[in-house]
Amino acid sequence: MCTGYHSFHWQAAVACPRTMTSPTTAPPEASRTGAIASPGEPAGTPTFSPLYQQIKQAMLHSLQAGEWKPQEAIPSEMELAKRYSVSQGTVRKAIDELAAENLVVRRQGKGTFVASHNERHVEYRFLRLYPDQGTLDSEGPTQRTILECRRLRPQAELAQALQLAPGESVLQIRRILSLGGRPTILEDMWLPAQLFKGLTAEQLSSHQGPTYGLFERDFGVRMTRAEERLRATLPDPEQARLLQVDAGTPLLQVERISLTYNDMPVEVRKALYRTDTHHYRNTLS
Amino acid sequence: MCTGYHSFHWQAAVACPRTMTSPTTAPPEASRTGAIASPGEPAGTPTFSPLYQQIKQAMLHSLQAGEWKPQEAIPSEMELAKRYSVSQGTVRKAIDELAAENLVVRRQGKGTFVASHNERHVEYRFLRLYPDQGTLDSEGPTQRTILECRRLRPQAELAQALQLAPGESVLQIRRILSLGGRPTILEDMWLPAQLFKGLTAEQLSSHQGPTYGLFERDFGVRMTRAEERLRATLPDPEQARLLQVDAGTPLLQVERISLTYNDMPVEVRKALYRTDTHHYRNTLS
DNA sequence: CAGTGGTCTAGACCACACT
DNA sequence: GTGTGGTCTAGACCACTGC
Repeated sequence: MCTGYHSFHWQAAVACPRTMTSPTTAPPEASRTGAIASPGEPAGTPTFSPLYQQIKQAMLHSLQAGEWKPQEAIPSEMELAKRYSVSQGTVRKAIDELAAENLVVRRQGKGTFVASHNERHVEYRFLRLYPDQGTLDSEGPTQRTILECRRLRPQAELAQALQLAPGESVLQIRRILSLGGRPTILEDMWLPAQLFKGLTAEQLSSHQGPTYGLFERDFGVRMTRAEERLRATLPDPEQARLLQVDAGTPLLQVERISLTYNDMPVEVRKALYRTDTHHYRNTLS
Repeated sequence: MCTGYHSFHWQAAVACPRTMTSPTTAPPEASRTGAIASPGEPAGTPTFSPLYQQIKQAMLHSLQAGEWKPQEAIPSEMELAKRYSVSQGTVRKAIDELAAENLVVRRQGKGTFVASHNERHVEYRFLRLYPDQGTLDSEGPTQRTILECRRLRPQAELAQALQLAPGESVLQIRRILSLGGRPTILEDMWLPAQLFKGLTAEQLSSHQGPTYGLFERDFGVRMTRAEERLRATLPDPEQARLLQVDAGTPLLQVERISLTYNDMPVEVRKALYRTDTHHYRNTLS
């Protein structure tokens, strides 16, 4: 029996191609044979993974391909179990991991939904700056001022960070965020122009809510993770002017690379935070 | 039968007291980001939680009480299942959560072990400072210089942060960490004197490995989590002298509160990081 | 009411580590 | 070989949601 348990580890992906998402999409991974134990294995030692990991990969593919869209419900556990010909428990374990990575959200009695930046309670998931007193909400809405939005050729370092093909151009956006009526964040963002065709300063200005929500809704690019590097620094004259601080005011410099599904980099950000009224919060565990 | 499944949710904690370790501590658990919320221990309204959560709490208690010590193996899943009169799967789910919180570590074929700061691969789990070039290891051993170690009465703010009883005193330790031969971190630590009786500058100086490893081994205090607040700042003259930087050099100020089991605060730290050769790294997800 | 995710159990077999 | 955690299945019942 194809769906039997016995060969799940060694043969399942081969002997039991499953239905997977659709004929249009290639099998997600590990569609190779060969034993991890076999000593003579040449290059390309295939990755044998547990069934639930394979299911997870298949689901990641559906998310990435846009088959399931942000804020929508994905098929129920039962349906997925049927689709992939595994037990509900195996699907559950795959979903557990996706939920742990904040890619989907479970809601008891309702279903499992694709996570989105356009949701109240995660609106500031990627912003770690908090006011020293009160809460972000109590400061009133964040005010955004777009200073610049243009297309240009990236420097080599930037092109590498974004893993661009030679010749690809980027969009650079410079803006100021005002919290509590005071200019607090000055940031430059660089985006692959191909992915964000047609993005305008106007669009950025008029948009309400998190910028990543706009990217997700209008360009189908969903940020799933980001890496930040922090430093203390001093502003140059222009930065000081824009943030309305003295040239001697130390600022927090935050460099960020944002990633989408499969850890593909899709944004580089370099920001200056004023930390005289706010602080950057982090949890270690 | 006490172990029956049927009433697990509504009655288990009451009708099925199990052995549990003791009812002394109301399970604060990983409470939702929500507010202070009612502690649910008004004698008439016990907190009903899933069985595996109760098992988890019982295990937390064993960890906290020192029944299972760092780096030691805890009883096998089967043994725990017998002890608590539940199925192995339920124990597994409890352990899964403890492992996700880095409180225990599973090792296939060997057992499940109490996490420890005295292990190579997690040696710098709470230090997010990385050299701009190379790795921490390539910089050679971290050099520690203890500048101060004394007992004093805490200021009100500090006493509150550490949740000290009136009159309790604290130990203050000031030290410099040198990375790559250059003084890079200047930090003050405050510890409840009662918990760290007998801690000496000598002991801190001679200790090899992470400080939290010393606390864990010699004082039975294991840090499980920490909250940090970051700012850019300028050093005062003494700080500048100690770090061998100009008075105008911006530094990263890192305030930390470290917590042990049950989120009890046991350390306050205030540090200055040089970020001209290093940076603070963080992952958002 | 039916459907969803949440919890619990029981039993099977696999991969790994020690002895 | 024995014991450990790791994976998978099957089936049960509970709790929440919305019709």
